[in-house]
Amino acid sequence: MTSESAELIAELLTVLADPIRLRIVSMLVAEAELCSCHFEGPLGKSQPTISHHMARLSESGLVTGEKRGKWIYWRLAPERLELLSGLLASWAGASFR
Amino acid sequence: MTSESAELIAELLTVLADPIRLRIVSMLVAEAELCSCHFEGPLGKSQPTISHHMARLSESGLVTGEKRGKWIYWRLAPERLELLSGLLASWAGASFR
DNA sequence: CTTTCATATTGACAACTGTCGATATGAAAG
DNA sequence: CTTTCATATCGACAGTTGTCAATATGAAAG
Repeated sequence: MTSESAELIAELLTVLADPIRLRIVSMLVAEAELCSCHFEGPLGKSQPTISHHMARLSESGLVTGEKRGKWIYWRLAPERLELLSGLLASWAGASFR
Repeated sequence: MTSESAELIAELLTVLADPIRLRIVSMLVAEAELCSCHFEGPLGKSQPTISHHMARLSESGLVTGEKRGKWIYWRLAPERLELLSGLLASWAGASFR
């Protein structure tokens, strides 16, 4: 694994490696479409904190947001998750060969 | 996803979310057994730094070390990688349903 | 235009992290 | 016992991160 691809994967894993962001992603797996205001209460975090987490998830390509009316509706973007799960699966599988 | 399991997964992802540790794991995927001294040169990091990374990987259960003679031989422990890749795969797959 | 309200930005702070030089540990080898 | 050498620990430092209160932005609604 090259230094460059390690930096890329590490960046992606870093974004995912936060309890609040994990729970946001898992809520989007279950609900498919949610606006920012749906996260504040259940996760017990302030509005700026949720905004910060959504920005990080969005910049890394893990979620996409669409503004409709006053709200931003968030959806999961599965490509990066597939990239990660594929890499980890191949690593886990390699140790059986 | 509960707060507790989010903390657990986040901890595991945090350990993996470092370029040097990712490259260590990928070297162990390819070589199956390596001692600490094999990492310092190729990764360009000092001995204390490698020792620190190996401790973190070992504490999280991603690798196991066995001392033979003067050296510690490191191996991949695939269970945690399987846990992560399974979770991410199910999340990525859920958005197709 | 003014008000309302969802979201973004700023500023600040405590906590954590990766790194290395210096040093300690501990076991094999002489 | 002494030396050698792989690994661990310590101490310190710079950089990053999650968090929130305060404030700004900007668009919809009245």
